[in-house]
Amino acid sequence: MANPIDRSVINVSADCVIFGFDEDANDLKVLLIERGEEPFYGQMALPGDLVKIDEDLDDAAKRVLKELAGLEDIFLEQLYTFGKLTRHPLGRVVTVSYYALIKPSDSDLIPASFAKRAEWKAMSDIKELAFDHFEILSEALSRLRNKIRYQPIGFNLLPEKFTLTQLQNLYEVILDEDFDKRNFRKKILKMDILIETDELQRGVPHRAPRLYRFDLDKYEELSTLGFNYSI
Amino acid sequence: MANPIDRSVINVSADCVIFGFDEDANDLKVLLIERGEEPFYGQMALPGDLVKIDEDLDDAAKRVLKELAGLEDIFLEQLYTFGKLTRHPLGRVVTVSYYALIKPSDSDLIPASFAKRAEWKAMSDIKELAFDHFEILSEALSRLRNKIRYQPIGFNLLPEKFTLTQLQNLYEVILDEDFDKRNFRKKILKMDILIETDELQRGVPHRAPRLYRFDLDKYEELSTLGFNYSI
DNA sequence: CTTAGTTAGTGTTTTAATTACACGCTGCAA
DNA sequence: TTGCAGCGTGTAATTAAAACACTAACTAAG
Repeated sequence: MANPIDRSVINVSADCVIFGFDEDANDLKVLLIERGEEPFYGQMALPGDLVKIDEDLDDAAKRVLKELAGLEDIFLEQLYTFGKLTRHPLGRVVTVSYYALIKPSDSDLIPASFAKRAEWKAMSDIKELAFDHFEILSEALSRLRNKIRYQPIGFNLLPEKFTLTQLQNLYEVILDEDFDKRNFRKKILKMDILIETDELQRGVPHRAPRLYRFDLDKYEELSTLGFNYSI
Repeated sequence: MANPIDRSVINVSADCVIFGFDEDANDLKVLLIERGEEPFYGQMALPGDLVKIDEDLDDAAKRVLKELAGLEDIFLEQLYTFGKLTRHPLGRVVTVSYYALIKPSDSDLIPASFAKRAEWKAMSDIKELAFDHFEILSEALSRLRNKIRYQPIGFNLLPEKFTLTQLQNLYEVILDEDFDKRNFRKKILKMDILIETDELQRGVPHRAPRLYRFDLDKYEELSTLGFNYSI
């Protein structure tokens, strides 16, 4: 892929931090690409692309997600815009960064694209990235940690039906903090934004836990009445 | 001023929402300019300018503040990047928005510049602005309201020495919510981040209240120990 | 000099929210 | 049938938040 950066103007790109929660390994993962061109050939980087002149910023980010992982209609939010003069060796590139939260079940489908290959990496294993992408990633994690406490965005990282233990694990991994099981369940159930299904998780070698669903309509209704989500 | 927008590329600008607290009127104000050129000639707008190719984003925002109001070394934070295709009639302009908090005492000095004139407007009086600037302003207010509860940024809107009543008024105006005087004072003083000076406010026709200063060093020290500011 | 007016400054009680804490139950597998 | 692993549940203690009213200090007006 030829690099269409124009040295005479400010180029605008959209980079995406795509978070996924690995329930088996119980850790937070990020979808990275291995760069197939200079600069930083062979290094890991955040997926991203230049924004087209007739393309909305959000659409550019959505396009990156779709091309990389066939993902549509997922949680995607603008994060921050990075514009240091020296952040790209080939010219002036201002990048509008986004972060996305996806359910493992929806991904898996990662056709190659503008990258040599894509790979899920555990947050804790990432030490460096191309460009200033490590800084972007840090900022995204920071935003995620803050936001997950006050908005019910964590459900975007879980399958539609999940157990309360899965939910608690998610919070514990992201916030790097332990919660008391009884207090956690009491708190989340008292909010009245979870629907208790009549299904149990299958295939576990012990007592099967009950599955719940997040009730978005109920949450929005309560929000208008002044309810504030808080873990 | 000629408009240097290039229709063939994405232009990048920096727009600033400059907040100031008017203690006499007890309301929150924003520094706006009246546009001296098309489009939106004569309408009120946020101060802003195109980012130069060899200029950091933050520096562009600082330049706008300096040129408009002679302001330096003030609280300035990136807000959000707006990039709708149709947001500027003369071409594609992506704007990186910032918000600033200034002390009334530091401003006053508003030499004209890229605007016909600049004016402090009460938030409640602003109904529309040029471009999508009203949307940007709304986003800035929303950010300010959220952030002021959890970070001690409100002090940037007050003079160096202030009374507890001034501080409470500031919070009440911004959050549009009343606080109990005793509880408010108890809470803020218990945090131990205010220095009680031995000065009293002068020129008031009643009992003179005591002046306090915000202790930034103490706050940062407590922060590293896990303290979280919260009003 | 007295009085009226205005804001400053201060504690306690009640209520609600958070924390700490332990054991029997269920279902599978050996 | 027994062992194992994770599920699911309640109460008491502590801490934080909310509600609430009067006296003190100073100025200005008469």
